[in-house]
Amino acid sequence: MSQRQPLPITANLAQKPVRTTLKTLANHLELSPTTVSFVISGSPFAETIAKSTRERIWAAAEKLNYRPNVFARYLHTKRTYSVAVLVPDVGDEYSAALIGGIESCLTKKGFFYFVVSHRGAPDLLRMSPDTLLDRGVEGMIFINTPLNRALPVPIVAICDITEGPGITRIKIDNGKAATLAVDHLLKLGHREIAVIKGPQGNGDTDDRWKQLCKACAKHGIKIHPENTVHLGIYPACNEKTMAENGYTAAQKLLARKRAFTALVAFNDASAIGAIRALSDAGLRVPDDVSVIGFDDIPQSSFTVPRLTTIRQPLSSMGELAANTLLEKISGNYGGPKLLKIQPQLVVRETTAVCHQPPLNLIAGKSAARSR
Amino acid sequence: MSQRQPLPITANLAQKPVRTTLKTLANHLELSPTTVSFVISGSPFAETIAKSTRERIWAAAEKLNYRPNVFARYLHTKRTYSVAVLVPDVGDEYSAALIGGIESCLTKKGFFYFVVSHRGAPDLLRMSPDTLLDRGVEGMIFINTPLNRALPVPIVAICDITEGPGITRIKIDNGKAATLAVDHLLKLGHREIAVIKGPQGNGDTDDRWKQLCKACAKHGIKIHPENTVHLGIYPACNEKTMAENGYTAAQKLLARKRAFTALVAFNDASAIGAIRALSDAGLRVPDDVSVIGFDDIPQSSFTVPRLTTIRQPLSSMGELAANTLLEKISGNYGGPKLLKIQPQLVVRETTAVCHQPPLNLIAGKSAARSR
DNA sequence: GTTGTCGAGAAAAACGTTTTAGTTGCCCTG
DNA sequence: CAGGGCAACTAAAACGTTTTTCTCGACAAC
Repeated sequence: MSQRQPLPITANLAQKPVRTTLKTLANHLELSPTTVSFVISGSPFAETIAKSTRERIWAAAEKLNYRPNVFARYLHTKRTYSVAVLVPDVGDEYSAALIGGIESCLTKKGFFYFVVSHRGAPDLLRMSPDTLLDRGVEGMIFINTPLNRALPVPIVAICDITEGPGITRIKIDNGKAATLAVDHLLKLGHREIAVIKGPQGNGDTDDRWKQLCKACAKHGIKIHPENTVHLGIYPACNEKTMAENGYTAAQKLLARKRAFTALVAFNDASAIGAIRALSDAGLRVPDDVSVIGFDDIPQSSFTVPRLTTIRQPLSSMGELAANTLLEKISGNYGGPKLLKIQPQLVVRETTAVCHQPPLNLIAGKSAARSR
Repeated sequence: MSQRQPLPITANLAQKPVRTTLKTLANHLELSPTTVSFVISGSPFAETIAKSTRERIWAAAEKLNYRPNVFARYLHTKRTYSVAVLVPDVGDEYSAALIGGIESCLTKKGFFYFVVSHRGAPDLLRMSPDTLLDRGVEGMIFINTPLNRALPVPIVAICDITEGPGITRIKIDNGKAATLAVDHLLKLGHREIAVIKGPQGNGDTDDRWKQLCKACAKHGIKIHPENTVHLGIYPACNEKTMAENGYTAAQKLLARKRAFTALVAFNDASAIGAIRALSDAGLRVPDDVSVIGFDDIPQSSFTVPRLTTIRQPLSSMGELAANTLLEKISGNYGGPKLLKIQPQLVVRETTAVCHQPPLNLIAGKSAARSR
């Protein structure tokens, strides 16, 4: 990396204004740096300084616009009041919503955060924790990001591909979520359910799929292998948007010509893509196929038709993650290793009563679909 | 802020592993810290150290896993290789897309970044630049964020509510964008055009509106005041999603009962909300009303019907912003003060030929709409 | 009148680097 | 054989704080 060049000749940027240092301030006050440091840093020794002197110091600090140098301070305190957030991609709405929640908590507590989007890149994944540690982060939040070693700072993970000692995990209760989705669909009369699984490598993919099967099995329903697709493999699938992946996934499903009357998508974005694919194939949602998503992203209540979905309270989950991390950092965390978040069924317009002929007639419908 | 407590009794976190320092490394090598520093930091003086010694040093650094303390180093170099990104809200897709582009550039160059979402809060807006400066950021990117003073670091602004000396601005060519939108609509035969203006306080709102009027005027068309609404006022409008704001904006428009056959929305998210409101009012898009958005967010190509929009290359704009900032930081920026980005018309399915009766008959239609 | 204590503050070391200004030994030159 | 020049390294100051240890005077106690 090149050394800093003299700055451009833009008048006001030509030379940096000198920051007031502790020494300057002390000289100006005719006090020792020690004394000034005591009061400015809020050290317990500040008590031993006369009240009048303390006031003089604060006044002068204000006047000279003194701002302590965070880096010099770090050398002693080892504190940075910053954390890191590791995420597959800042850009997608799932991560963005979580980060929003995280930030709102951190800001309240005076913490800053670095974001690293690894986009599945193995070297970033390997090196990021260390470079972040170099920058003094006091903890990390792993969103859907793998890890398999110990780190010298507290960690909170959203999803369970993050492994290492002492991790606190926050995840949606996929069992409950699956039950909610499946029961809703069954109650509407659906029996042939197709599933768009998440991308391979995503923390929720396997668990959610397993729970979906379990919820179906409870009612004697099986999801036919031909009626399942996945959204791709990390990191390749990251090059396309979720909606795009959902679109092609639904197309694959249709190409198989095996009938289904309901579709459970891995998340709302892929559900939106899938609905588009169904429409393009001449199928109506929900008349021909019911579709249910996961997440409840902001758009979901405004699509045409409005998306039925299993809501994850992403913003609250982010806040909880940040709060938990901060408690762990201060050593006050007494909660469990796993925090399960309860999802919620939001019925809107993409699911409806199944009007399809009973199972044995479905072959005909399936053929009709192939036009 | 409380002092760091002894960490919880989680076996592996109980005591932090000691990091190798320069002194330890030097002792181990039986060399002076100076020598080791020269070669590790890539100082020009490293040349004066025997090649064999240099290799010994690197080997030992590797073996002892030496990682220079960034904070100690800062005291001399004044460099942090970090910047700040200020944004109304990390969560919305516009900002998220820009940040994605910014990050991808920064990561390539080894820079880290802090994000601050101000959500329009005046005190955050006022104090953030200083706290960020305290943390040593070498530059800042203001996305749709106001400023009105000089800062001692280079600034790149996306949108023009950011003011101060020496700022480099990146913005979409709203003139071109407006022409693209208006010409497309006029060519389809639309004459009564409604507009959902951006939120008051957004950097593009006024410019885009003015350009829209201008583009219409060129063809002798006037946008009737009754056919305009805005998306709210910062920061209040931030409490709802853009889609939601778009929904209520469109409802207001309909309530006025003044006919329009085409609607230009401030962005895609509000367009999606508006389309929902039109549907709810029994109007078909595009048969009854054509709708055109701005941005081209990922969902736009998958909505039903697919959204016609004016694309802003958000990710590239983010990359450009980061690149420009980095050049300014290194003092190599020779480009202009304003970089205008060319938008692009993406015709999809929400715009169609105007089938409405000519102007003088429109009153009837308007009445029909009011059911 | 020595000792102790207390209030108010300061000197100096420490944190982990970079940087400036040397030092040391060796060879070469005249 | 004094001196200059060079290669290879080092001592010490500096960066801007915090923290530990110390000083100094006043006053009280015995």
